[in-house]
Amino acid sequence: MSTPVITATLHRRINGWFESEGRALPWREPECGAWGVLVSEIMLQQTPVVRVLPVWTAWMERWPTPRDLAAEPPAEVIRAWGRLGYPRRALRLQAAAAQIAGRHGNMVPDTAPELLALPGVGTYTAAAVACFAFGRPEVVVDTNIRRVHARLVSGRALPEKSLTAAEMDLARDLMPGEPDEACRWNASVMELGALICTARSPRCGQCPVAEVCAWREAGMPEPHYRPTGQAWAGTDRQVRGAIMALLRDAGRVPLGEIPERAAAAGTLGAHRPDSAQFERCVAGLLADGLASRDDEGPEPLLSLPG
DNA sequence: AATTCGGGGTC
DNA sequence: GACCCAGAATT
Repeated sequence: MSTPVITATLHRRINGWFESEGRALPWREPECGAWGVLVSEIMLQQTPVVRVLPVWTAWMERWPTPRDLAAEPPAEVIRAWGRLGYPRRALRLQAAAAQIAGRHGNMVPDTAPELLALPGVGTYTAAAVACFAFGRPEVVVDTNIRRVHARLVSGRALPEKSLTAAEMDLARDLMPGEPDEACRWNASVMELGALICTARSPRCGQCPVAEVCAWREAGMPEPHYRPTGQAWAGTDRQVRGAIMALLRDAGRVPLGEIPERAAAAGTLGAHRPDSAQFERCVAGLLADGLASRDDEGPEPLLSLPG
């Protein structure tokens, strides 16, 4: 597949590039701790670094250990999550914190299988925390690493639509043998994908491995498929987001006023959901624990939980 | 394997 | 206006 001589060159060049060009992100600092790394990885699931930074900083100051977060009412956690998106992640992070406080003595577990058992922690996040927080040479494969491997090694513009076993095998083959170097390699390749080997306009002129890139060697062929973008306008996700924005802002809203107030807030754009969609979305938020319903007053209220 | 689940910056 | 972002859980 790949000879040791070639991979050693990649290790040296990409890790060297990372040392001088990698960003000084707070969760990369040695004193950050595993809790900070875990929080960052959950927040970074489908959310760009620049948007996570301020929220992560405030979060860590407010809840320095898992136990602190676990003791908080969900409403506060949801509010602190702000507009990072996918607010179920906030509840899963709190549930993970409760497990860590209860079963692990308030210490983030240091192996991938234990991490994988936490809510909101999947294959990637478990490997990333084990690697970046504890120095374990796990196979870390995120969207950046997949794209770098597709281009650098496979000569294609984009990776497959879904993560394949072959990609995991390739990532394993490419990793340095020495654990510390392997962990740095994972961070380096990820950073290369984030800063240089980007999805749209790759900066090949600044790439430390452009001369050995299979994609460039092949003449930078176009993607063999057209990425189907996620629909947004009119979807339940947009309507749920609009309702959550109201709840974060006001704490609680009369159920009957949700349509007009969401429209007035502008979070729905030009979309005007029908009553069936509103009801479906409210039911979904209740089921997810992101909202609670209060029928004790003169009119039913929807509020943040806890 | 395919869907669902936010939100905003960027081209 | 389409595309993309340190994915996970569910079906």
